[in-house]
Amino acid sequence: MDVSEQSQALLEFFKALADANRLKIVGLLAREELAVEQIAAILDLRPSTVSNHLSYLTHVGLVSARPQSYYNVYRLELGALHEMARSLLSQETLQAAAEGVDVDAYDRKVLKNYLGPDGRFKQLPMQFKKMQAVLRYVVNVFEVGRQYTEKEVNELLGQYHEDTAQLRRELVEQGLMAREGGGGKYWRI
Amino acid sequence: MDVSEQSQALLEFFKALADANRLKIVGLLAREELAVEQIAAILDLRPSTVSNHLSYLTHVGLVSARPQSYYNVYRLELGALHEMARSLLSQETLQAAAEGVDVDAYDRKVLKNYLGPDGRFKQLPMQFKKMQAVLRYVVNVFEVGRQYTEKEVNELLGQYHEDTAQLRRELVEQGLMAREGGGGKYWRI
DNA sequence: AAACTAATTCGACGTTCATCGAAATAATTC
DNA sequence: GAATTATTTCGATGAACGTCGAATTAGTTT
Repeated sequence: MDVSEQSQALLEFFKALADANRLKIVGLLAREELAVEQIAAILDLRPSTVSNHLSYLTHVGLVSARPQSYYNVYRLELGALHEMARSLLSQETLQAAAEGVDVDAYDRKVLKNYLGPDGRFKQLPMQFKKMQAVLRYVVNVFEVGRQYTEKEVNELLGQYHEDTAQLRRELVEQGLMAREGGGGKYWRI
Repeated sequence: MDVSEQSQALLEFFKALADANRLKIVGLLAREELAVEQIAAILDLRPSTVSNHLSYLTHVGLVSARPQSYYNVYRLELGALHEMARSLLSQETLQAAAEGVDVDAYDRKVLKNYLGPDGRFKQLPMQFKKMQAVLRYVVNVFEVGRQYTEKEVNELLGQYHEDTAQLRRELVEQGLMAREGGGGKYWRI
């Protein structure tokens, strides 16, 4: 299944259970199979309303219908429910919900405010989260897998702001770059 | 927690995740902590909208806020999420959603149609599900833990309908009563 | 064949709710 | 202290959705 399809299925699953009466229907079907008419009587709803709810739940795959004589008997699909619950326990499922969104939108907004037309920062932001956006931007001047002397680092950072020392220090603090213990060698993570 | 409170909490949990943008927020927070402004930029929403969503998610216990400098950083409460997912795997949780509903409403509706003013059935229903309602009603003339001869069974069932043989046979078929292998002893389950 | 029962579909109504802008609150920076 | 930044609250608006009644379809009983 595609990632966008997966997040779409997750959303529709929650929407299917986000109504009081639909949730009651699922609870009733967890006890025994029931026909539309029976559910309507129990919940004091019109059959057409219950039919709509069951149609929704069927579309999501939570219930299924079995024709018996001239009416339909609905049953709960426990497998689909458990599979959904289990996928909620995995980290990737939730992150997939945020797939396709523009995660760099905030960084761009910050850079637009602080970056001058000459490509230099007028001043470095005070706020932690904004400074992070700046650092994620300037770290791109360094290639991965290559070592730099402190002098080289300062020269490259100098095109962005005069306070190269602060930039260098925070890059290391944020874990975007690393420094060899005693010597002056830097490299990008 | 009370049963009705539990089903209420379950419903609000689903409603909290039944919105596309709220689901995306949860997905984003599954990757890293974020402030309101950042989420608003990423999802292209106004900060007030995001604040409302986060207020909802906080109320349900899915996220929590940590004040930093003069803004709030929100983080996902993985524990609450996993606890909810795990409870979905248990049978009792869903049945609790249908607690407090009138499960006998359909049976009463059927009995009202078939039961005469003298307490006897004018005729026995053809439909399976309606016959079940009748059987669940007539089985109450028998005490649990006591044995009856076939003659006693027929006399007790006779007050409801003349066709005691059918009633007796279906009571056993539906598992509401049991019969000793060779002899003529019956008892209620 | 006619009457009956169950379920679904469709259109309409009313409520809920997501979204926004404006105002208010609070904390920080210059 | 004044201006800035981030967040929250509140009222309004528009869209989404649950509910119902009427009409339709399908299957059953007599």
